[in-house]
Order: sequence, then C-alpha cells, then structure tokens
Amino acid sequence: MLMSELYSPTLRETPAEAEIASHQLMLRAGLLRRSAAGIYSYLPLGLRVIRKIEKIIREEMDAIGGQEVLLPIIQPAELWHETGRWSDYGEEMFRLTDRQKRKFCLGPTHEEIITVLVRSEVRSYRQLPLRLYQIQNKYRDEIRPRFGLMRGREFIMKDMYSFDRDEKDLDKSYWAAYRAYERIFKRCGAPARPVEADSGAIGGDVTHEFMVLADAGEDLVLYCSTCEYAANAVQAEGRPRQAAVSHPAQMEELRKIATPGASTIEEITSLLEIKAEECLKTLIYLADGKPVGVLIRGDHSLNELKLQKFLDCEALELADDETILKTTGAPVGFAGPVGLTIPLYADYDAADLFNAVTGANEAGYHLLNVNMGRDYNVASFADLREINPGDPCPRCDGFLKGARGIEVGQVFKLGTKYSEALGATFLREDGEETPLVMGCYGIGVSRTVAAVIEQNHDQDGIIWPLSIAPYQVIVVPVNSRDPKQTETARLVYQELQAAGIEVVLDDRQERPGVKFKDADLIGFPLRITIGAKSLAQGNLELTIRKDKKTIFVPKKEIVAHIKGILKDREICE
RNA sequence: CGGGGCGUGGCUCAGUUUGGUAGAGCGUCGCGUUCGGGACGCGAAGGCCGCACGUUCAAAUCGUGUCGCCCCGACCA
Repeated sequence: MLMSELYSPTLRETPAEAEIASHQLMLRAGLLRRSAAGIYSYLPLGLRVIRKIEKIIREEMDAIGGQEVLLPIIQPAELWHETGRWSDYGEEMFRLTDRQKRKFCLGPTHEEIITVLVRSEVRSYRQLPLRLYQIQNKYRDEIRPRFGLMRGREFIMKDMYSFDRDEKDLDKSYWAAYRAYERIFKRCGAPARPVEADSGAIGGDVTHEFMVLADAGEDLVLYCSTCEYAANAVQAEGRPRQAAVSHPAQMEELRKIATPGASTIEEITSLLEIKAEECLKTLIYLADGKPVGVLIRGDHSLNELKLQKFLDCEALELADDETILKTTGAPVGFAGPVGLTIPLYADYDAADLFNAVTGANEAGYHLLNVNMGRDYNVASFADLREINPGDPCPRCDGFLKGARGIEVGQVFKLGTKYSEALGATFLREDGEETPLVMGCYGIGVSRTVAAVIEQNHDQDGIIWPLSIAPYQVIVVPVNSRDPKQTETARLVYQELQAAGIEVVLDDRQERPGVKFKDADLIGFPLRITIGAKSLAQGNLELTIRKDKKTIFVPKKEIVAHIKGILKDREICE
C-alpha cells in the first residue's frame, strides 16, 4: 500500500470529543470517525485491525470445534416474547416497526435466535455437542455510550453458543472456551485476566469475565495478592464469618444518648469521637414491597446485588421516608436494630460488632453499647457488603488489591434457561426428551481494539502488537527528492511485498518529520528508514516502534532480517 | 433520567460579559525556497456562527424553544 493512496487522514491535534488514549489515538491515526454517539465508521486501517482480531478469534473458535454462522441483526419480537426479554430488556433495546406494523428489534444479543435455529434442527443426542459462533454487529441503546469503542451502541461482537446433553458436557464446553479466550487475548497482545463475575440479566450461575487491566477500564477488579482469587468488585465475596469470634471486651450497659441533628455516619463519628467501624448502619429496604432491615458496619457499603440475590426478590429499593418513619418510628438517619419488628439481615462483618453505636429509632437519639443476642436478633447472616481493595481474601489469608479493568470477554453457563423457554429439546439415549444445556461465550471485538491500544501506546501514538497491526512494516525514504533513496525504498517495498509481508511505502512528498510522526502515530511495529548516510554504506535503518531502537541492516539482508523478526515476534511485543 | 459543560471554515480555539454584519493557529490549493522528527515566504479558497422563533434600526452576542455532542452519576452479557 502506498501512503499517498491510503485513506487514513491523520490529525495533528486531538479532537475535543475524545477523552481517553485509545479513543484519541484511533481518531488521530485515522482508524475511526464518529457517526453518532456510540456509533462509528471504521476506516481502512481500523478495519484491518478488526479483521486481524477476528481471524485470531476464528482460528481459536474453530480449534475447539466451533462452526461459524451468520445470524440476523433484525429480529422478530415474538422470539423475545417467548423468553420474556422483550419487556425485560427495556430501554436498552433498539426497537423498530415494519410497514405492516410488525415489531422487531436490532439484536442486542443472539440467544433467542440461535436457540430457535437449533430447536428446529437438533433432535438427538447424536447431534451433540454443537458449538456455533457468529461475529457481527450488536445493538444496545446504552444509557451512556462513552470512550469511543469502549462502550458503543453499535459494536462488533463474537458470540459462541454451546449446546450439550448435560451439565458434564457443558462443563467441557465452558472450559474449552475459557482456555481459548486466554489464548485469544494473549495472541492479540492484550493478555486478559479471568475474574469471577455476575451473570446479570442473561442468567446462569457460573461465569467469568476476561479483563484487560488498564486505568481507563470501567470496572474495578479485585485480586488476591497471595492466591489466584480474582473477581469483579461488584461480585467479590467477603470473607465468611469466623465460627468463633472472641471478644476481649465486656458487654457494656445499653445507653441512649442525644445526638440532635446527627443522622449520618460522618456526623455521628465526629460528634461522639468514634470510628465508623464501631457503628452499625441499619438500612431499610423494600423487597417486593415488604420492608426489611439490613445491618452493615458503619464503614462498609451495602451491595444491593448481593442483597437482592440473597432475598431472591424481583424488586428491591431503598425504602422511602414514610416507610422508614412507619417501621422505625423515626425519620431517616436514626434507625437501629433494637426493637424493630421487620426481618433483619446482617452482613458477616456487622454481626461481629461489639458495643456498637446505632440509631435509637427515635429522632435525635442514638444507642451506645448495642450487642446482638442481648439487644436484638437477626433472621440470618450473609455476605451483603461491597468489597474494596484492602479487604481480606475470601479464599485465603491474603488481602485483595484493586485494579481497573476493561471487560473484553465473558463466558457463561446458561444451563437450560433459554432452551426451556423456547422448547429446544433433544432425545436422550434413554429416549427421554430433555432441554439442551447451553453455554454462551462473548468477546467484544471492537472493544478489544480499544483495550489493546490502552495497553500499548506512548506519547507518540499507538504501538501495535505484530499480531494485529494493520501493516507490519512502513518504508520511509528520508528525502523524497533523492532518487537514490526513493528508488531504494521502492525496491525494498516490492521485495517485502513479494515476501508476503504487509508493508506500506511512504511515497508522499513530505518532509521527514511529518513521515516519522505519522509512522509513530499509526504505530507500524517496524520502520525501515532510508537515508543518505547509511545508504552510502549500503545499509538501511530498522527501527522497532516499541522501544525506538534502531539497527543498521545491509540492504541485501533486509527481507531476511524482517522475516526473522516476524517469526520471533518477542522483539516487538 | 439527574448534575455539569460545549456547539463559530476540515481540526484546535478566540470573539458572547458590554449587540454594530467574523478572527487566529493548524490543515487545504497555487508559486518559490527547504528536506533526518509535524519547515519558511508570498498568494488564495473555505463559515447563512447547530436549528427555529422572538426582542431590536441592527443578533455569533440578548430571550424562549429545540436538536446534537462531551463529562460525572444512576445503568450495563
């Protein structure tokens, strides 16, 4: 490819719309242009990167027995009614109506359509296991698209769906996909860390997210510094309650004190000169309309997701002021467990509080030396709080560290949720009709591009890993008016092309600085510079983008040398 | 949806407070000089100032409405 013909308009200045490195660089390097919020056009260089990632994904999916299919983007509403997700998906679904007033959506995901596809064809256990995948655009009307390709409304996704006869085989499919994902992200130059996660609206019990660690990531990942435990912060577990907690202190006498106007933990701690962890927060929630109390240590926060799962309720919301007044007898800020008649649930860490400070269920008053067992009782204990960096690891004696992560993939065991809802069954060997056991495995292809750039860039631009670079080599004659240089450049370019190497020749009538800047910005892993001085000695300069190290290579050996580097890609990555 | 900010040549932005008919740098085109890290000189093109309505002799500037974009939050396979 000739640089003079490549449609890759580079920008000297950073567009105001971009905030993070990957977004800025993709716009500046001419990979991407915005069409609407969260919707983008891919220019030739951007598309080449996408294609390379897709190729790696295809190879790894095929290697574990995946077969590629292409599914509709426009999907009929009936399918979604069958699983109940036409309403469950809510505002996030792009919906449209055809001229006959039939309802459709732009597929946000493809569980429904693939299950129906398989339902009508798979009849027997002999046809299993089946692993189908697709790579195509998905559509979600995100509340807040952001950061370029990081969270778009139209984005490219690979989804694989596995269909197995039982849990045991699903397990095989799951771990095959899990291991394939580890290989894929490693090959793309963005090793991703698998972490335990929440399965969200999609359902299922076992699930891992693949996180590329980067400061621009939207998720907080917690990982143990001692053992292998790693989890998304929203899902991370607290350390289970120790069986025998020994309290050195004596139970002090319960006392009520006036705390006028002090209704928050901050106000109480400064008023009484105590620490937040000596307080017991009492939160009143409405679970499916019924009030419940939740006890959390003063310096902790409740994780609503955990509470909802624990209570197994549909709707969960913080109680309104009126309900709080009615159930506790006091306005917001003075609730406490003593004397409450609604069911109380305590987080593990709240259970161990001794001589705690709580609200007195009376405006302007708090209680000192509150103790469970003596002053109140709870219905049960659970892991209910948000986990933060510094908290103990739930699996070992270590402690958790935090890092930002970009979720580039997720694997789920779906079980029979969709096959049951859609009637996708098969006949077992024993002749019994059974729902297919499903798994699904997604990779955000376009998001992966952003993640790779977040991890691989510097002041000057993108540093593409060789495996997904749009082109591997750029040839730059320093002085475009020197026929010796331009002629040599053309020859080298042709030789590299003939050797099957992806190469761009910068044949533009530009000053050297401009060409170097563009080469760095776009991020070609290798640059061959052809200048007067080294050429006089029969040498070419070979610069590695990553560390900007330059070596001199005899003109005749350049192709062989590059081939060697491409084989041993460590040098560039 | 709540909060904040922004819409002025392709890009980055000034001008808006105090209305008087639009500017700079970069980029683009032409000519010349220059050629190892985003050169220089001269010349040129390019904007109904997001859109609509209103106030006014006069609106980029004031008012109302509307659309779009960005950031924080809620949200999220």
